Amino acid sequence: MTQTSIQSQEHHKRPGNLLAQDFYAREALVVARELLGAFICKDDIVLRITEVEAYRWPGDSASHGRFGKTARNEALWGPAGHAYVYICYGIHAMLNLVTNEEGEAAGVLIRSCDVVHGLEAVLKRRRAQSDPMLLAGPGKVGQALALSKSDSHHPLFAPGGIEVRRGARANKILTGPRVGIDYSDEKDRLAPWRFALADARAVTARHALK
DNA sequence: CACAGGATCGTT
DNA sequence: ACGATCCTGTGT
Repeated sequence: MTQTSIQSQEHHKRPGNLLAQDFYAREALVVARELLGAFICKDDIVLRITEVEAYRWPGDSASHGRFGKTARNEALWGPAGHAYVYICYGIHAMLNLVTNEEGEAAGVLIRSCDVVHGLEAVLKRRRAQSDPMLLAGPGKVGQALALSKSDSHHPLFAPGGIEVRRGARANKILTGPRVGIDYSDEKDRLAPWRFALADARAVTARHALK
């Protein structure tokens, strides 16, 4: 076997273990906090989750579930532990991890990540220089992973494709209101449902967190 | 079938 | 502060 073929078969060890489906089958607020520090893996790319938001229907006028089940948001109503990817402003692919029980439209939006592995591929897709804020923002995370809405329904607890793996427990967590939901009721606009790792660089609108 | 607007981002 | 860019959900 040649040197190049050996290298091409070499896979880096992926961190942690796959998070099981029942990890996701709990309240979005609980799952959101515990997802901080976890790893998202796809192909050769490994990202560490640094910022998330919880959305939950019923009871949350900011949630995509607010209009009921539609073709677009169907995955959000399905069983926990699957992906819900939607296109925002016609451009950005936003990754959510479905939580709660089937029949509730709840999930966690992945807002920011650090790149743990596969920086070259991420830089190419982002067309950017290396930067601690490289993946600060949900559209950037979607771009790094080359997501599209056809990734909706993908099981994140099963090996292959996009996987989510357990990370270190969060040291300190910052909390604050969610971003970009001016259309929602005041109670939901102000609800502290955004979470970030206090010691992470890649976090959006940090001033609004504490 | 028209229309308003969006869980954003990069530039000005 | 604004335009990109397109699809969704709503109203007629």
